[in-house]
Order: sequence, then structure tokens, then C-alpha cells
Amino acid sequence: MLSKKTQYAFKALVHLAENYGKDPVKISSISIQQKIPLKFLEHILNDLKKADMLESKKGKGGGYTLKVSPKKLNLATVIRIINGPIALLPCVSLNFYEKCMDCDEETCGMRKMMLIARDATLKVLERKTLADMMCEHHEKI
Amino acid sequence: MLSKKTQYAFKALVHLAENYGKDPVKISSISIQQKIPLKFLEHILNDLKKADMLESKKGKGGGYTLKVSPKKLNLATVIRIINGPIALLPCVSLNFYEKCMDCDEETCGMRKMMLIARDATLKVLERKTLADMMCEHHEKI
DNA sequence: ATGTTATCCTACTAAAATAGTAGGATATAT
DNA sequence: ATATATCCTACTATTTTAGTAGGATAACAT
Repeated sequence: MLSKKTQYAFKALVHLAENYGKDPVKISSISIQQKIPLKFLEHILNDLKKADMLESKKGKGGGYTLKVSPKKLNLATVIRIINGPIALLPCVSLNFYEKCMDCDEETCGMRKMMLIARDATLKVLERKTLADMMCEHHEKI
Repeated sequence: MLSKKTQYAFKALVHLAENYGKDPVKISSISIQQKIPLKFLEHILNDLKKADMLESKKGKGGGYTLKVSPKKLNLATVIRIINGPIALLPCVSLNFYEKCMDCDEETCGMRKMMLIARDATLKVLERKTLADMMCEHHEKI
């Protein structure tokens, strides 16, 4: 399951996606509109900024803006930054790989199955983007 | 990620699958051969028994046996018992559903994406079984 | 220059989940 | 009766999660 932090991150990102190309959005207004604890949101946006997804500006008229188009930001990237590994086992993780002590990775049946599961999940999460998460009334006729 | 407990559960189950149809297997011998802390393994096997996957027998000659064929035990079932929900959000979980406070489930884009991801993952985990996890040298020519 | 506004940074904390241990009760075979 | 093995309840240490608190820093306006 995704942590609450990750869910908040997605909400905030969708909010910023809806303001893509416009003026910066303040933490406080995201916090109020998306019902995310302000101080917690501060951390989240900072993490996303460090991961090069957001740009920020201090002082009056400042706030956060999405750095790339919502269509180019896939869900797997966000999850990895805020939530961590997507795979079900460390030994099948692409970005957070860790060897397991006992098993022979070539023959381990558990690993083999978890690899297939990972590929299936990733196929979705890497193809779908922030734009796919944006509500319908934004893609009006 | 799956908890260590879940990884232990899979190891133990594969071990029992290799002894399917034979005499009961003692906790202690699973513990030693699979390198799982004995007292922890006790809990795990008991959980699996309560979920009706295993049968147990006390006293000399006792131990655990797999109740159904390894081919009929799918991975999703095991994960749900020991690890919990497979879905990435409570609001898209089939077995551990919980409503989220804010969003309208009909239109929520985040939910929509997580539903697609869940289906992809589940397609694998519900089709693959313990038998698929068993090592190659057990399916000799 | 000096507020004002907003992000940035470090540290702290409470609660829950994870990964076990300990020790006795119970059932069964010999 | 005794040995063997599971069953059951309770406890504990560590890590992760979900935040809070408070000041430092940068940018803008007057």
C-alpha cells in the first residue's frame, strides 16, 4: 500500500498539474484545497523538488510550479521518490535492488514469480502519467 | 514490499508443497532447512492454518501438511493472509476496501489509475500458484 | 533599508507496524 | 506416564509513519 505521504504527494502534484504553465502555487493554498497538513506538505514538496520535479520561488508571488509537462511525469517515478520500491521483493527491484541471503537468484521460484508481478505492475505505472490522473472536467470537449 | 513474515511464509509453503501428500513436516525442520526463526515460524504456520491452508497434527510424528494441491494455491491468497492488501490504495482493494474521505470515487483520477495497476498485478498473482514457485529440479523430465 | 511573504532546514515526537522472544498449555503417540 | 510436537497469550525492541515546532533564508515591495 502507498503511504499517506505518497497519496498527499499525488494530490499535490495533480493540483500543480492543473496549474501547469501558470503562476506558482503556494503551499498554503494546496494545503487548504487538498486538505493536506501544511507542515507535512512542506516536506513532501521539498522532496519532489529535490527530485527535480518541481521548481520553487520564495517571497511574495512565490510558490511551486511543475517543472515538466504532466504528460511526461509517470506514476512510477513519483512512487519511487516518496514511497520507495515498487517491486514486492528487494531482489527484484530495479531501483532499490538488494540481494537476498539464501536463495540462488537464477533458480529461485519465488523471485521468478515476483519478477513477473513486478513487470505487470510497472507496465501500468510507467506508462500512466499525472495527466491521466487529472479529473475529467479538465479535458472538456 | 512484502514483509519478511510473508517471505518466510512463502518459503515454508514451498517447503510443504515439496512434501505434499507425504508425512507431516515439523516446524523445527522447516525452521532449520529454510533458515526461519523457529518461534516466528510457529506464528506464521498457525496463521496459515487458521486460513485453512494447512493441516496440523500434534505429538510424535506430527507436524504440518499442505491441505490443497500446490497448483490450486495462488499467490494472491497467501499475500492477503500474511501481508494484507495487494492494492496500492484502500479504496481500490477488493478484500480490504476502505472509503477515502475526500474524493469522489466515480471521478477520482488517482483511484482510476490505481485500479488499473491493481488489475495488472492481480492478474499475475491470482494466476500463479505455489507450484510455479517450486524449484526446477522438482519438475524433472 | 526594512518589513512582509514565502520557501528551506533541522530537530523533535507520538503512534503504529514489524520482527521477533518467552513460557507455559494442550494434544497425541508409544 | 513420558516424550514430542503444536497451540496460545503476552511481552519487547526496532523501524517506519505521520506528523509538529521553530527558526533561517531568500525575494519582493515600499
